[in-house]
Amino acid sequence: MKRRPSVVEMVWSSHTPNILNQLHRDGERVTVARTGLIDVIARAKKPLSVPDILETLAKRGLDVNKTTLYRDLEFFVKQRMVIGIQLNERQKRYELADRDHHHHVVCTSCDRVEDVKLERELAAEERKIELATKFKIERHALEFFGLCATCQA
Amino acid sequence: MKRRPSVVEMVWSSHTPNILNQLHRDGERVTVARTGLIDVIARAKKPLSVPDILETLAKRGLDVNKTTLYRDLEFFVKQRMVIGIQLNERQKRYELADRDHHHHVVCTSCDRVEDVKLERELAAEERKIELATKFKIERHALEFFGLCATCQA
DNA sequence: CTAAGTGCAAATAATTTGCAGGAAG
DNA sequence: CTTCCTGCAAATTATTTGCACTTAG
Repeated sequence: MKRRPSVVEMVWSSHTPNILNQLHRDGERVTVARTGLIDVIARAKKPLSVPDILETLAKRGLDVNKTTLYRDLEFFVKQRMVIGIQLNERQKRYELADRDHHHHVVCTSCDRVEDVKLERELAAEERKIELATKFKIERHALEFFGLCATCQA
Repeated sequence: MKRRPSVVEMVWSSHTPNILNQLHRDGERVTVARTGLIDVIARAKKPLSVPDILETLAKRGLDVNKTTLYRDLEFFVKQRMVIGIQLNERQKRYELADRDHHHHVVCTSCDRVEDVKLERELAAEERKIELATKFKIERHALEFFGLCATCQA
């Protein structure tokens, strides 16, 4: 990484400081790469791929190496601050864990992604499935696939 | 491909002949690779990866090239006879489309996969999401992640 | 200081592509 | 026969690893 904006020059998304404080409290290191990564994900309106994140960081003058990015993503997933999801693509996407629980609609033609919420959540079903399968369920992923308004034309 | 069992020597899963007939009716070619592929997927109790399928075919004396397998899988997905799913792994898995609609529980430790059914399905929610997002929804995928009975120990 | 984080180059793994020969209808 | 399918080898793409250098605390 070359010269880049110092921490005080930056303007954070509302989630960013919380997470950084949390990290500090846990005795984990707060590095520039981690800070930038969290902020990029926190500002995103949809789950981002690794190239997405690298590109956004680069636009801000932060040249983070992709290896570092993969390692920091893994780190944050382990801290349960970031969630990795798979949307029928080759690559994973990442989003903040620290948000309202939600699901995704994915356009099978143009790959557009939007968040959605269920009126009725799946907690009750989850309980029943635990009984039926003896699994201890930690989370679920629900995606709806179809054509977005634009691609229906 | 070397010498292999002829079509009449084989014993099919119950789904297999239907699909082959359908193919024939649609004017699509019924080849040995496609036949074997459909039968392997039809007999499987869980979604299979490409290596899974190749290995099973090989055990039956059918040496299908992986390129051919990828192409035939793509073909069947396009025909809507096979569904490709992503379960937080690097690779895709495939299962027959022609089955009762169901979801999956996935063990985050050993990768075991089991089918599950919801007591109340998501059709109504799907309708609401179509209204809210203007997407035309074709399908959904729901996976529950956690620890299987064995891995909880 | 010193353990933990980072960059770079090279390794893996899953999937895709180009082309020449082979089989289904 | 002729169009579509298949195999092989080589290319791509996403992700991981080894190792020497740097930095946060």
